[in-house]
Amino acid sequence: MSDSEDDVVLSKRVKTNGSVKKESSDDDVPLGQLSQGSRPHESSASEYDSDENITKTAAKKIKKKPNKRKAEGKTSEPASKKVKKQPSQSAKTKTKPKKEKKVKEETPIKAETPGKDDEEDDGVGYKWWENQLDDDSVKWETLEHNGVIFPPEYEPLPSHVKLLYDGKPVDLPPFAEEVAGFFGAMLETDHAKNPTFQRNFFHDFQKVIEECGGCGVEIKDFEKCDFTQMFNYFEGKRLEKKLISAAEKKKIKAEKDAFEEPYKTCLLNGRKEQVGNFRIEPPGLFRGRGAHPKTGKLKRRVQPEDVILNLGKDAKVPPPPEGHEWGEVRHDNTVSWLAMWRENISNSVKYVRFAANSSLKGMSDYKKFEKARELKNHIEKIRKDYRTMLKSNLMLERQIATATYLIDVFALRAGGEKSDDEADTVGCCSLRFEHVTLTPPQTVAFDFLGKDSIRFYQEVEVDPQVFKNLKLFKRLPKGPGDDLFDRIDPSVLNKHFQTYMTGLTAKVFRTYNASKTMQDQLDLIPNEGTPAEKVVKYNAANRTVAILCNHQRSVSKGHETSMQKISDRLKEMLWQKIRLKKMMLMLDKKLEKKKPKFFEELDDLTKEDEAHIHKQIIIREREKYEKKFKRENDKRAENKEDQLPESQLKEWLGKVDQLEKDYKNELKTGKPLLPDNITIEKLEQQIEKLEGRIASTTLQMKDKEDNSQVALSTSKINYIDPRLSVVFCKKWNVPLEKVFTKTLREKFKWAIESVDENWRF
DNA sequence: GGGGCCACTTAGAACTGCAAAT
DNA sequence: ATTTGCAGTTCTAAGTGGCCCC
Repeated sequence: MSDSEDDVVLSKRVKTNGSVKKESSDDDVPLGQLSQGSRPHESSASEYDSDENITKTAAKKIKKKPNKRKAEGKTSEPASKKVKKQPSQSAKTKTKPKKEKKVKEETPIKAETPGKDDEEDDGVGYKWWENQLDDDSVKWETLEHNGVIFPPEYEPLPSHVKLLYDGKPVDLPPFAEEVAGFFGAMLETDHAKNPTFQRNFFHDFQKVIEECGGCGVEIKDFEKCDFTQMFNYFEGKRLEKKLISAAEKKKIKAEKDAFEEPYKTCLLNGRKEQVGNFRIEPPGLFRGRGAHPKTGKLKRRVQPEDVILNLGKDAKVPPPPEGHEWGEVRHDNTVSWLAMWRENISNSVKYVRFAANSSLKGMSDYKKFEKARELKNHIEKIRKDYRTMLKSNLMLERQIATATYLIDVFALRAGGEKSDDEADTVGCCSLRFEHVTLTPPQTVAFDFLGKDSIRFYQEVEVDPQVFKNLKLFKRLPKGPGDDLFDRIDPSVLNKHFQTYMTGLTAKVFRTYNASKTMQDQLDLIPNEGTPAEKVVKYNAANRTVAILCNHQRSVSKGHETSMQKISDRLKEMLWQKIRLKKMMLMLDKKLEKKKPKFFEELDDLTKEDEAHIHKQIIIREREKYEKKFKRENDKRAENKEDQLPESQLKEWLGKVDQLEKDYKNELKTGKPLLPDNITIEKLEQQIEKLEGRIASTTLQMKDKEDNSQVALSTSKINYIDPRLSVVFCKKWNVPLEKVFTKTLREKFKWAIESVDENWRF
């Protein structure tokens, strides 16, 4: 029955006729986009007639997407022109204070001579999590800091290092040379091979040359540019740097640290706090992720004049670099940034902010998890409701319900709209026709690029009603390029969520489900085995969460080889084991009859495998002795002692030759040489040991493979309530440092110190 | 009610330094 | 002692979501 009923609204729209069973227009109204006429309470959207509206939506997309694709070629004019909107500070200062009224006068600061010997004071005694933290519209009372570190001035390359154009060296003005150098340094990276990157770089490079008044030659063909001299020069520099003696390195580091010291911390309400990114980002080529239309563009040097500082009214303003002025000095205590500037790529804002271990970050982290925990009191109702709403007669509600389902079950992100000069990535609300493939009865294949252009690919079974709805959302006239969810966007969704719980938004679901999953997984871990074994299981739980959130990483370049290595090692162990078993049979033939199972694997390796293993061992042995010989002689040379005679090496290698012969023989006869004094018992012992090693190596290999594409850190840092890990460690007696690095322990200090072992998410 | 701006969290890549392997 | 692999850290891009303005 439901099928036709379900589809009512749309069928009405699409077919403009018949099949409509029910007049839904009334309820329909609110978001208004669809039904005809009669729209009591909503005026604005109401003029759309349903058909028209559909067409409109489609048209909108069609217009938009192709644009995106076209835009790639023709580019960026608008971007570079983007007018800098100077947010008049007066306006700003006006707007903010309005919410200030709530200022809590309690503010836990003691303000006791904080400036003095606060050296050690950095918050050690201050446990903000034991205080109330309801209102956070005001972030601080006093704020002092020392500004930011600018990257060093450009140092021109030595005169013999040049860009070659058409084979001939070019004298570039320093600025242009710097830009060429950015590319030169990246010559061997994937970026430099990306045509968009090249095009954008070259365009900006030409522009810079022009800005500098030219360089004698006209640089008009990227293909004729040869950056290898520059690349080699930087490579050389890198090597040089590596070769500096340890002592020298240490000294350099110490100097750097001393210089940076003042910038690393600031005073927040008189307490010392770490600053996160106190360095202004250096100029370079923009490394956009995925197919970013602007990748490769020049990210320009930030001047002090571009930088706005934010600090307390009474704080001393750090002096700007010699000969410069700050762009502005602000005293806005409703925000938590210390400095900001605007970057030239997308005209967006970059902030200098507190470090992750700061109280402000900690508090909002804590609130985030508390908010997610709150969701557990509502989730049942929410789920029940959206299951019902999946069948709503209102297209709007169906879309809301379906999107909520996807967000809840598959942990999709909200999916806000993106502009044409960003990579084409999507989340839930921005899913398009082509991202979802439906296979009856209820299989859905998702295939799209999400945040950071990470692919989301999953073939899953969904609720039958969800399947129907998706089918409905894909119905004609929609086609590739059209939004699946044409009635909703994250703000609609979030408004709906707020009706259940204040502060509930799409992203809370991700946090909730991640932490909930972690808890469920941890609950399954028995309290047995060594801490190391428990950590392995903890990591497996962590991995479940990472997979849920689709946190990926690119497989490291050494991965394949290193897997191969492990697998070779395993094979060799297997060979060893078989060999030992053969020896057992040589000692006692009857054993095979007694324990057939035990000897079943005797033929598991082919002759080729065995020969290969022999060869590897021989090679390894030879190398071992040669190295040993060399090392010994080097040592003797240093001590001015006599060298070992060549004959010594010969003797060693002779042993290997003998081994090689033995192996050859063994391969032929299938019988290894029996070591002296060997017994069945000894052999059994060795086999047992070997089996242990094989088991652990196999596990290790599996773990490694499973982990090669999954990033555990992102969920650990952002989604899994740290108190879960703390409780786990406490209860199961696992040292916390096995699961949290030092930085993480600092970041999660609030969790570590506030929780007892009965705590539940 | 939608666009733009702002402030903040979340994200994988790149880099670094250290420990295990050789 | 040197190399290598990797965990941990740093960097900065790319999201989310609130708020204001029209």
